[in-house]
Amino acid sequence: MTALGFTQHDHAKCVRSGLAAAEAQCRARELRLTPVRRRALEILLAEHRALGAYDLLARLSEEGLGSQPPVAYRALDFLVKAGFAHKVEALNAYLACAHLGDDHAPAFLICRACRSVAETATTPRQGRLGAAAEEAGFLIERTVVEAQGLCPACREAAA
Amino acid sequence: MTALGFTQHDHAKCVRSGLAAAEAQCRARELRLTPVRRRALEILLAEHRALGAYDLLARLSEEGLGSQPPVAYRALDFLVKAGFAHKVEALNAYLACAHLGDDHAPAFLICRACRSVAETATTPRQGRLGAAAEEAGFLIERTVVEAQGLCPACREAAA
DNA sequence: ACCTTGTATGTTATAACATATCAATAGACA
DNA sequence: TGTCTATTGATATGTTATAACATACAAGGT
Repeated sequence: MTALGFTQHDHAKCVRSGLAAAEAQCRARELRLTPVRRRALEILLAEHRALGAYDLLARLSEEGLGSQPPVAYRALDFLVKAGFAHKVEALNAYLACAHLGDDHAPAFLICRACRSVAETATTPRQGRLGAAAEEAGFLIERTVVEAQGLCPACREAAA
Repeated sequence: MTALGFTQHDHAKCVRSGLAAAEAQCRARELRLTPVRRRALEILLAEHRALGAYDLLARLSEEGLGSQPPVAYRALDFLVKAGFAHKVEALNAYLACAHLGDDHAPAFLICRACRSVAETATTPRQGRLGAAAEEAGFLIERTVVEAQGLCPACREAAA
């Protein structure tokens, strides 16, 4: 058990179902979940924290799955493009998608103390950002919405 | 005239008033707008685009104001902490604040074609992100809100 | 079997972004 | 003046990301 959205849960299931969903998607969309990509996704799914590309690379290389930066970056590119992982811009790090399957605009709650990250969804075209874009005549293609602060556990610990 | 919020405006005034506001703030808050910091702000104010730290450094060093990375990063740290500039996380680049003076949570509209960036404001504690944080018991300290897409001019050019 | 094509990997090098550390200097002020 | 602190200068290094080129390998046509 570790934190997901900062709550306790059956984490092994989390990994299993994430992988299963990715496999189903790949079959449906004719994408190839090669060994490196599959293992990279597993590694990301194993934590509700964002991993840097070089952290991922270190783990992959322990298992003989490539040792040079492009190996990690290509796997991450694939996962991000396929929607199986997200990049957390404020950390320059990567996170397995928690809502694998649905098309969504992700948003993140990033704890500065324990570094855990929870994923939630936004509706960027509504709200103030959407209004500002509308007014300016700006066409939104992608949004980055990230909040940094303290998760419930660390908040309590700090008090 | 260049784009601000993607609209035409008197840009020289933009730089002048930005600098004047920063000077006033520094007097009021006992901050030191040293030559490097002042010039860095001028350089950022001169564009409605985000500049990388090394772009800034190149311009500073042309003028004999330091040639090593720490010079640029220190100046940027100061400007960001003072609220005179913002970091655009999705670009790892920096932008002069367009609302110098008021305390605000910035949001950015980033054109992927011409690379211009418009600043607007959000109310992060309201809206869906705020609601999600509330529900999770997460304490928001800082937000990153950035939209990537096409500005009005590039949108038209693409059509 | 042979080739072609497309996708994925391997490998080397380097670009781009950021910080640690420590010595030197400038300003504020008793 | 001396002392304290903030700032600057300089060197080195750490971290994140991509360019460029070569190779492997599977699928399909001849």
